[in-house]
Amino acid sequence: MRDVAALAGVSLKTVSRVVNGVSTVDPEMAGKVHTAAAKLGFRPNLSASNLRRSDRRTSTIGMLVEDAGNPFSAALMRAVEDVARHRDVRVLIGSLDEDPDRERDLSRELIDRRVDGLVVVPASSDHSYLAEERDAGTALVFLDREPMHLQADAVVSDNQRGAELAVRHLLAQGHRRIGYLGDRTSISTAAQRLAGYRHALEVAHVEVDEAVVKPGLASSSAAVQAATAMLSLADPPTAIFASQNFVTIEVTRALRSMDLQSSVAMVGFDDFPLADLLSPGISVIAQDTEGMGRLAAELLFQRLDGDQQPMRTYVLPTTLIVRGSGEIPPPR
Amino acid sequence: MRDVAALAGVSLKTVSRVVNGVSTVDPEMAGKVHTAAAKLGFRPNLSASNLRRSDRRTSTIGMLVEDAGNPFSAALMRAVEDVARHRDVRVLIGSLDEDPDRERDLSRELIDRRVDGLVVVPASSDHSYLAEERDAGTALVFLDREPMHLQADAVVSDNQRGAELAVRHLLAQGHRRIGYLGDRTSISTAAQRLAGYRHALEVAHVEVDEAVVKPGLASSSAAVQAATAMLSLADPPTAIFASQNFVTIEVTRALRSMDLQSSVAMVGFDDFPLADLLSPGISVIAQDTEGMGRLAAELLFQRLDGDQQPMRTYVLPTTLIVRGSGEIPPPR
DNA sequence: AAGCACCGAGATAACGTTGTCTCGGCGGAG
DNA sequence: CTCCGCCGAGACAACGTTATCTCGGTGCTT
Repeated sequence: MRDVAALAGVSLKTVSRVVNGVSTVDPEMAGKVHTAAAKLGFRPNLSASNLRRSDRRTSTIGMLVEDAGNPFSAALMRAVEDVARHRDVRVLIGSLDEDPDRERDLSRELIDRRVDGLVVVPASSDHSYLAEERDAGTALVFLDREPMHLQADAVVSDNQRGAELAVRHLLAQGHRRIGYLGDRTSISTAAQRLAGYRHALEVAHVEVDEAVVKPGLASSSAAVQAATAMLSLADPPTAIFASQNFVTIEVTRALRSMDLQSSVAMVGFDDFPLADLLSPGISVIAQDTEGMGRLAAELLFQRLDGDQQPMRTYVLPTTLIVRGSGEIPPPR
Repeated sequence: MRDVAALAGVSLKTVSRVVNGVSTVDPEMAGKVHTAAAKLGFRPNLSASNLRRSDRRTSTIGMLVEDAGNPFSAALMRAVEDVARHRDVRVLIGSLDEDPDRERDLSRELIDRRVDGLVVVPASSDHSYLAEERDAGTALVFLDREPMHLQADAVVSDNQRGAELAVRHLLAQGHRRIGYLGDRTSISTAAQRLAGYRHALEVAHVEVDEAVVKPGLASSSAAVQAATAMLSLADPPTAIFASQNFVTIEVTRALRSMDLQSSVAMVGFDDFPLADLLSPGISVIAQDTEGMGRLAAELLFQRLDGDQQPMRTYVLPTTLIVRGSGEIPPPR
């Protein structure tokens, strides 16, 4: 910038003014500065600019997801990126892999890098450590899962009601023996979906047989194993509620390998691509993934714009998508 | 930092030393500094640090992909992120949506933010504008598609050979009338796959009927339309080579809606989740997505570590995965 | 015609950190 | 006992910008 100023024969500050498009600058000088900048290939240093600037904004937000490679996280990221793009804000990503320590380390680090805000799909169950950062001015929005021990904005799906919807749908087909397969209950969404499952059965006065309730599935292989085992019981369930994306897929796999895909009903939580192309099509409870990501980003920017409303959780509804697998009637 | 120094009763520079873990500092002083820092909730400002530091590294790389929300891009991102994580480097993402202008704007901006390097899945067909940035020290690796008018490292799949593999496989089943459906040929990978298709047919002395060659499909709806039209011809192809992830899926959709999924053969380029769960399973040419992302990131860091080898393109092999759809024989 | 208000450009300091140089003190060698 | 060398800590400047203040000039008013 010094060189540009020298070449254009103006002061440093004038170059700064031109670069920032300050309107009060003489067009002739601006022209000279521009040609000088072009000739020297000058590119402003945004970190230096940020350091000095009064608003202290980096035009960067952080986004922590479960796994940038999985479709659910990817869809959320894309939605957040799109909102950020309209404000010329970039997104730093981090995958947590459900590791609470990673969540803490990464959010700390991103804050040290002075991101303006953070969208977090949390992996830990205690976010009190973020209180001081939030008070220090970093905007914070939780996504998909609510914050614990911390007051902060959040955008989540109505997991419990969605699970109830799924189970009620299976009950309506006449099923009374409905199995549950899901992820670890340490993940709040999984816990809520299990609660919805239990509640729907309770309301219908159907007793829950713990033999067909399998939470705690942390991997695809665990899911397929659990599904196979459950379907091999002496009195297997006539319908299954799979509470998670990858669980649904693995149950589908298990059903096919036992050739039961057309005789045992299933509803999954969370839609996935190609669910409609399988036979039967997979009935699911769909979340508005894109809407969630977009809302979270919008909330974040509202806070950055100075919105002082009390923090709150936004709960987005889920919908049942009927495709076939959930409409298989019980035998006889 | 000033406050920490005051509270600990040491100089600014000593705090800096402690924060950076310089070993020559008296443990007692270090202790005082740590307690003072903890009491004040001190967090170093990484942008200021970066500004002053001599290596001028931000420990941030940029990654430009086609669409952060699509599984292929997401898988690449995750692979890059994993390599970066081991070096405590963060990843800034940007989706280009095949827009050359966006590629230029975003790479410029990321470079202005002083990313150490850039992994780019390019959208444009002229990267000469990056020459000065590359010469200025920003490491640069192209991914999935080679750079044009610019010498730079690249990691790509062997698209032409993969396409040949697919077509030869269909020829081996006895097919002679093989349709092609693919993305715009302005996308180099699509062009290479089309070239592979033509070449394989030529080698086999099978004449190409342009009526069943449909490049230029830019969207899912265009793909499904083109597929439906092709299958409705008076003499439809007995087999189809779909040169792109989303095209494969839409062709599958078209085949099913016409109930041809078991009579018309298909091989797709690029694997996708659940391809094995469809009936028939979808035979594909698989790329090593994760390996590509990992290699690109490793190359980038090698360059950042001072590797001065000549720039080169790494071509990764593709493999045929047999699942059923590609093994359907021609009628009669 | 003189003074005042306003506008545009430059000088200077500062943002939060680290590189470099200097200095003081301590221990060992002569 | 004195001197030298080394080691650890502080002073100071600098990184590349921008905020603030100042100043000079122009045009208008009285």
